[in-house]
Parts: sequence; structure tokens; C-alpha cells
Amino acid sequence: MFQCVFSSSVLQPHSTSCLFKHLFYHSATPASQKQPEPIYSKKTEIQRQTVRAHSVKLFIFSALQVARQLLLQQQQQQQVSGLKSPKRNDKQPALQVPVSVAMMTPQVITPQQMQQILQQQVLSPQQLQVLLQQQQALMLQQQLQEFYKKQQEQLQLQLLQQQHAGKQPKEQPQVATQQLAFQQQLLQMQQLQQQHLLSLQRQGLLTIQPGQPALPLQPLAQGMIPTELQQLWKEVTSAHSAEETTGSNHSSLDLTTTCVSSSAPSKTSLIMNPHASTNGQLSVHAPKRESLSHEEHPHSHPLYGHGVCKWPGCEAVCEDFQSFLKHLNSEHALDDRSTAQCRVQMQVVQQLELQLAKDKERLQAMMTHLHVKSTEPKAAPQPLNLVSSVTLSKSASEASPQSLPHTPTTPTAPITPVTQGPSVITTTSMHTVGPIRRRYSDKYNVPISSADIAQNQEFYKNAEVRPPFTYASLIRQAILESPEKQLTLNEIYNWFTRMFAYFRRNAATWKNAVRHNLSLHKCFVRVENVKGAVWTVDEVEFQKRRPQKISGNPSLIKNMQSSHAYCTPLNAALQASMAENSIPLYTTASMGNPTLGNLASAIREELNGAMEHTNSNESDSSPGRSPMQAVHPVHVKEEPLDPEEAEGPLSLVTTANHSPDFDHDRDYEDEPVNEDME
DNA sequence: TAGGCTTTAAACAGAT
DNA sequence: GATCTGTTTAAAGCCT
Repeated sequence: MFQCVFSSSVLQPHSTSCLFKHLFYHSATPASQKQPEPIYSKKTEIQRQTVRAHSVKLFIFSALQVARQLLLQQQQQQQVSGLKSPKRNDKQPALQVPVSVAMMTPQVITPQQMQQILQQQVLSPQQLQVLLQQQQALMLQQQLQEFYKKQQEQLQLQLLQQQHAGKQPKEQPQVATQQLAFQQQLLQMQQLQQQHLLSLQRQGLLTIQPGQPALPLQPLAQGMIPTELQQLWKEVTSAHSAEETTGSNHSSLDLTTTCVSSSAPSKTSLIMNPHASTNGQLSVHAPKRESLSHEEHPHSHPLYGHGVCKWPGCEAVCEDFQSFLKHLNSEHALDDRSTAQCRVQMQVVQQLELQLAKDKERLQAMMTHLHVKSTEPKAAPQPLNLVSSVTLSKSASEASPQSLPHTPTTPTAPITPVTQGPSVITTTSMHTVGPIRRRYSDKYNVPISSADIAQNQEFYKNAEVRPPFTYASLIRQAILESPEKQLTLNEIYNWFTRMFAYFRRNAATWKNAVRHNLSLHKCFVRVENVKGAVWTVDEVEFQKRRPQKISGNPSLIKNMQSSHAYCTPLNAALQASMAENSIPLYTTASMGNPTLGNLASAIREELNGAMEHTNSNESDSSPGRSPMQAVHPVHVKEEPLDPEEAEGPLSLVTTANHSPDFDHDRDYEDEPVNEDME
């Protein structure tokens, strides 16, 4: 009856349960996990795009299959004769839906339409991903609406029952308490749903159609203040974690073992979602909270509450717990229907968990972002980092075809290797990073400041995204971050794995690269120690790397001008922002922070480098620059380079525009490095 | 197109 | 002998 449509799948026709599980494997396993990508693949870009498009295809097929299963299950539940069967659905003529329309209007596309789109190969991988996200969002929305509707009906029923029971005076307090609990439950449910919908709307994945029935909870969160949102989020997350901890106690069906004949039975549940251990417990989120609020009940059961069976789609009224148990055993025995319903519920949970995970990450990024901004002394490194961001963004914009060139991002935009624009890194954006990653020329990346990594530290720590820095830069950074400016090889390894999730995989590859770089570059000096050998950085040698002519090179000059174009509005926006928040640019007070002290030294260091290089390019400096053009590294030499002065606001300009681009675009070949600086 | 740089892979040797 | 560390070579791709 069922057959996996994955081109790469060897799955034979089998039961719905196996199909579902198999699809979970396909849909929930990122392509990157299936095919570990080397740091720098030798495949051509076209090959990478093709592989990626194929992965997206697989993903979309899985989503479509899941959607079909959902539809089938709904039809089974409704048990309405005459409904179109999935088979019949399959035989529907494939509609010629314009791709543009399909991309713009959030409507569920039939599998045939999707297949046609895929076969025509008219969509880029990015477009396919957007399309998939829209489909997922719509599915989630439908599930949420259905879930909400059921819960509301349930609550109304329970309220009616309680009103009836409330005629007995001695039960009045308890009924009032229960009513309050119901209302709280409804409120929490609404808030949870609202969170999801808001997040979907934020992502642009969900558009509330004018004709679409307005969600009753729509206005609920509109007036929420951040504190309330935080409280809500805390409730949601705590409830979730509580469920995770208690999830093992529930006698739920072990769906992961129902498909023992599957090709990968044991790892499916693990692969499809890291949160899959909950095994569907999140789906009973509200009911469980409700049951927790009534723990005094001697017969508490996740599927039973307030006299109603909480089995999805059941809502049968059970007067007491015993009758509920009878009902549970009779109506929800282990059969195909119950199993299928469980899988549907599992899928709902999967969707919710995925969304929750995304929102969690978004929240984390937001909090990180706001924390950096709100704690002012720590915000002082921003100027240095900001410019680095701009510089790297520029490199990313040049590297990424989907990026917006010459569009300064928000001042606190994280330095992401590829993604542009959004300040908040989502899992979605993270997933788009890997396959389209391109190698970043060291020209753009080399001296990484501490702030470069620091600001995105959490991102790189958690996301398996290749940092847009060369090995040499990273090694140098690791060494310079050490207290004694020297590290053993193993310590360098540890720094890599500690700072970058990306380097927690394929250790042999990148460790070899690290060793290779250490040996290859003269800037890394091996120093024999008592305990062994440590590696240090010869800054002069490091700065000498990649000597590029800058004088008379129009492209480099253009680069510098474009960098200037970045920095001008950036600095203006930054200064305005800081002025608005009464933030000093670079005060001595801010330098009290040890981190800032390092940054200050980094500034001096880079200023020295700039001066060093500009001294060799004096002939390139043109007269008549505006003050803003002081950002130009050639012009930096005209600015006071006293480290103390560098701590002043001017350092924002000079340092901010001393980008790595310039360091390595200077001419070292024809003109010797300024001996004074050496 | 040439040359430089980076990455990746691999081989090899010495030390632990 | 296995593993780690360090060096070297080579190839491929990207950038200038």
C-alpha cells in the first residue's frame, strides 16, 4: 500500500507505521548529518548545490508524506464515508500551479504539484527550503488550530459539567478552583499557540489570511509586556523540561519499536529529533499540566482529566477513573488505529518541538543580543567588533549569492559566515549555512579580534557552522587568547573544539590541518619547553602573510572604498545609537573590564599593524580626505596612534575601519616593512 | 593565465 | 605497537 518515494531510499512497501517511521528518519535527519561535509569539499559548487537540492527534495517529500498521513488519519477519525482517499488524492490531476504563486501564497500544495515543481527543477535550493518551511508552517498551523479547537471544546464540556456539579454547595470551592485551573490551562495553551504563531509570522512563514477565521487568542499576546513574555517562556520551557523528566513514567506506546523490520529501527527515534525522547509527551502538554495541578486526584492519568478521556480526538466522558480505564482499554487498545493516532500525535509533537527549539534558539540569540547591548561596559567592545562584523559581512556578502551586498546590517548583527540580514540566528538559517558555504579568503578574515569570536561565541559553540576564519587565524587567536600567549598543540585542539562546534567532528581532518598550518606558516614558532613544546605567534611574520599589492590595484582600492561605504553609515548609526543610550564610545571606565583591556591591546595591536602597513604605502594616501575617511587605513597613519588616544572615541573610527582586508592587501613585496615597527 | 594562498589528504619520522 | 606530534609533499580550488 505504501512505498517510500525517496529516490535514495531502499524501503519497500510496508505498513503505515513503518512508513511513518521511515519518513521521520528522512525528514528529521539533516542532510549534513547524513553526509558529513568536509571542511573544504573538493566538490564544485554546482555539485554541492545539487546535493543540497537533493536533500531538500527528500525533506519536502517527507513533509508531503507526513501531510498525507495526517490527512488520512483525520479521515479515519472522522469516519466519514465518501471522503477522498489518499489514493484518490494521488490520482488528482496535477495542477499547473505557477511556482511564484506557490511561493507567495501560503496554501498547501498537493504532492503532485510539489513533485512537478521538483521535477521541473525550477526552484533553487533556497526557494525549495522556503517552500518547505511554508508547508511545514501551514501544517503546524492546522495542527495547532485543530488542537486548540479540541481543547476548547473539551474545556467547555468540562465547564458545563462542573456548572452542573456546582449546584452542590459543598463542591463549590473545588469547582471554582478547577475552573480557575481550566482558565489557566486555556490561557497557557493560547499563549503557547500564540508563541508559535508569532514565531511563524516573524519568519514570514505564516500569513493570516483576511478570510481566515481569526484565531480567538490573537489579541491575547498583543498587549504582553516583555516580562510577561519572559514569564510565559519560562513556564513553557519549565513545563517542557518537567515533561521530559517525567516522560519516562508514562505508559505510552513505544512507537519506536513498532517498526522493528525497518532498516534502522533503533536509531530512528534518536535521529529524527534530539527531543524525541519525550516520545510524544509534549502533545499532552496542557493536559499534563492540568493533571499536575490536580495531583491530589488519586487516579491521575495523562489521558484522563476532569471526567474526559484526553485521547486525541476522543473526548469521551468517563464518570470515574475506573470507567476511564475501561474506556481506555476498550476504545484505545493497541490496534492500528490507536497506533496511527499515536503517530499523528507524535508528528504534532515533533512539529511543536521543532518550533520550540527554533524559538528557544531565537530567544537565546535575542537574549545574547540584548545582554551585550544592555550591559554597557561590555558594549564598549562593540566598535571593534562592529567593524569586524561589517568586514566579515562584506566578505560574506561577496561569498554568498543570497546575501545582500553593501547592506549594512544592524550594528549588533552577529558575524555569521553566510547568513546575512537577520540578527538572530535561527536553526533555519543555520541549516542554510553549510551547503552553500564557501571558502573565505584570509584576506577578509585574518586578524580576528577577540570580540569577533566573543560576540558569536555561543553561536559557533553550538552551531556546527564552519567559522569564516582560516586555520592560521584561528590558531593565532587561540594562542593569543592564552594567558602566556603560547599553547601546546593539544591546547590548540581543545580551543578549537571548545570554541567551535564545527570542530567537534572530523577531528582527524582539521587536526591535521592545524598541524599542517603550524608547520607551514612561519608565523607560528615552536618553542621547546620543559614539558615539551609550545607554539607561539610571530606577529610580524603573521602580518607579512599574503602580501598583496595595494597601490594601483583598483579592485583593492574599490574594496577599501566599499568598506568605507559600510563604515560610514555604520558609524553614524552606531554613534547615534550610543548617543541615544548615553553610551560612551570608548571610555577609560569601560577599559576597566579585563576583556576590554584585551580589546584595547588588540586595538593597539591592529593600529600598529595598520600603521606599519600604511607606512609602506604612504604614496597611496591621497590628500583631502574627509574626517570620515579617516576610516581608511591609509589615513590611519594620520590619526594619533597613541594607544591612550586609541581608547578615545576616535579609536572607534580608526579601529573600526582597520579591517583585515587592509592588513593583507598591503604591499609587502616591493617595499620593506617599516623597520621601526619591527 | 600565472602565481599565491588555503584546504585537504597523505606519507613519513621521531617522541611518548 | 599505538598514539601523538611535527614535517613535508601534492592536488584542488579560489582569489588577485
